[in-house]
Amino acid sequence: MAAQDDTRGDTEDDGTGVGERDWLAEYDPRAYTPVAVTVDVVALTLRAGELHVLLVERGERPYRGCWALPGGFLRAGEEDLPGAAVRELAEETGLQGTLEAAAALSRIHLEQLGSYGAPDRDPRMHVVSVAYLAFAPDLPDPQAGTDAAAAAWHPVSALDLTAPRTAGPPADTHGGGVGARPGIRLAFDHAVILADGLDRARAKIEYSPLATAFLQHDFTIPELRAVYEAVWGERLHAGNFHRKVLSVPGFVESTGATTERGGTRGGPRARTYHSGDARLLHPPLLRPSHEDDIR
Amino acid sequence: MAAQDDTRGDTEDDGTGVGERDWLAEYDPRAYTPVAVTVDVVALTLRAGELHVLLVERGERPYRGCWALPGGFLRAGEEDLPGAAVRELAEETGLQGTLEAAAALSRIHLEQLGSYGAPDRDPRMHVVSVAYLAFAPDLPDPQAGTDAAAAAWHPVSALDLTAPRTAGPPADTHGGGVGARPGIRLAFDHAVILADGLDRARAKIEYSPLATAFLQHDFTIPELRAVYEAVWGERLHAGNFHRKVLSVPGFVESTGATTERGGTRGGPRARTYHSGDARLLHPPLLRPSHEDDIR
DNA sequence: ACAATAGTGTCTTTAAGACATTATTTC
DNA sequence: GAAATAATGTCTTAAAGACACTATTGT
Repeated sequence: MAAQDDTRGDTEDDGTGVGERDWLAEYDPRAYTPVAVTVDVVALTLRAGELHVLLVERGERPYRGCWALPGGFLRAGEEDLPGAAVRELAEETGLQGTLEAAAALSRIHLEQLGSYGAPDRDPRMHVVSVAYLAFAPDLPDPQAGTDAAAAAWHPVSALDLTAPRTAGPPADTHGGGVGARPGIRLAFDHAVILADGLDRARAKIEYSPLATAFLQHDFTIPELRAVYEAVWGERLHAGNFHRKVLSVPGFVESTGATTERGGTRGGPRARTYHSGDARLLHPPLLRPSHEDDIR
Repeated sequence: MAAQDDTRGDTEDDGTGVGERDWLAEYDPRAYTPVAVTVDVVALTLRAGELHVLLVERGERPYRGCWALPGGFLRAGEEDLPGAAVRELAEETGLQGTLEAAAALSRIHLEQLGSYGAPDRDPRMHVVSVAYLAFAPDLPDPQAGTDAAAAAWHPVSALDLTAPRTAGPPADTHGGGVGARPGIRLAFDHAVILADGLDRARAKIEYSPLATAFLQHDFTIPELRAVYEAVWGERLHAGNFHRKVLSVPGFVESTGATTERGGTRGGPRARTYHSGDARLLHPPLLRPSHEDDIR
């Protein structure tokens, strides 16, 4: 009924007839089967024109040696959900303390992705994980000094995102190993979470200007196009893309300047822009349809 | 890092140097400050052409006498999140047991809305609530026999959705009461959750055929238009709407039949349709823009 | 008869996409 | 000079929205 209902984990409404008034005083949360709450982050960035995701290597069982999404316990009573997400992100990327770290973090877009709570998704106990999605500009390599065994940006193309769905941890499958697997397997149901995050990201940049969150403060239209091409995994028509971006009010604003040099393989210098004040793109930048995935 | 990280609620990485290996064996979940997990449901339906939401009246403090979203504890180890949502919905609507109840429940669309976890959103303890959004056809009035003090469908227009944001429960504000308030206030942060649910619903019916989930199996185009008008809160052009719906592949399929009678105020009998097999609408049914909410 | 409504036709405007073209830069 | 690329122009097609119109029903 409410954030916390009168109905408790055990069914006390069938006959016991307990007068529930003032049970607040005698309420002892430790008397019930506990559920743990964690916050995991799907942090995406662009490196060398390819989409990367931040992963950490597990040092403990289960899934020891497997790569997993950065995340951790919600600190009860101390922080809210987005607060926990930025904390985990800062810890795992090593972006802590320094001024430039704060500046880099401030440019990161963060939004809630969804929650995952199947009873057997973690073999130890029932864990509900609230997943967040982050769009980051190209960051330095994570400093592994803080927490996990190792943290690194991985190209999403190198990961196996076929959902194992068959919950429960397979024995100790080490990082690479066995046969000629299509890619790295992630721990727990993190492949599902990451796939959902990618879906969200692909849809999000259609209607929002958040593709610019992958870039530095000033950028060119071709750089912006590279973001769309990397996230959507498709080549886009340069001319049409250029005109379309400029036609959306508030998407980008010209700086009046151009880049210092042309492209590495020739071509004129591009004008630079920065993100405008639009929160939604009207009209949106729709993905190429392909007429296949209609349903 | 994972569904459950090596980092625990307390910070043990600063100096203690505890070897974390095999702490699984000695792991005692009850040793940490607990977080409760509840599942709340924003259940929407159409009654007499107006959008309604299912609410229950709280019988206990805090917010005793206030209306709240139906919901309750996640049963640890027993159910997943959508399972808890349908259970709460069935309990609170009284749609339990009977065959027709199961049939009615099967027609309900359910999707995850988001999670809410501010530390002070419930004064008793830190509660993370996973909210679900449900689209239901017109259901009978809830049977209050089961759980809460009372459950009823409320027109959303009768509710005060101005987010109090100032978390924490105001003293015992009874149901209506004090001055000439714009509408009923909801318990906890449920006004925020409901507002998010309405936003999601308004956006969802643009791109998905889920507006049909508000109707019986067979429906007419004008009935479908009434759904859009109620959810969007706007009158739509009957002629254009009709043609647009029929032009979207897989949205609706003709039954070949018509209604028995014309409209209550005259007009020809309408043809009947049922939902098609499209999962996404191409092209979508976009809301009227109004050029105001561009950003 | 009259009012209301289902359903269709037509026209204008907007935008998407294919394609062509010019100018500028690197190698 | 050759190749690549930024940026702009033009044309075709699809779709949204405004409006008009016919046909059918209830009061």
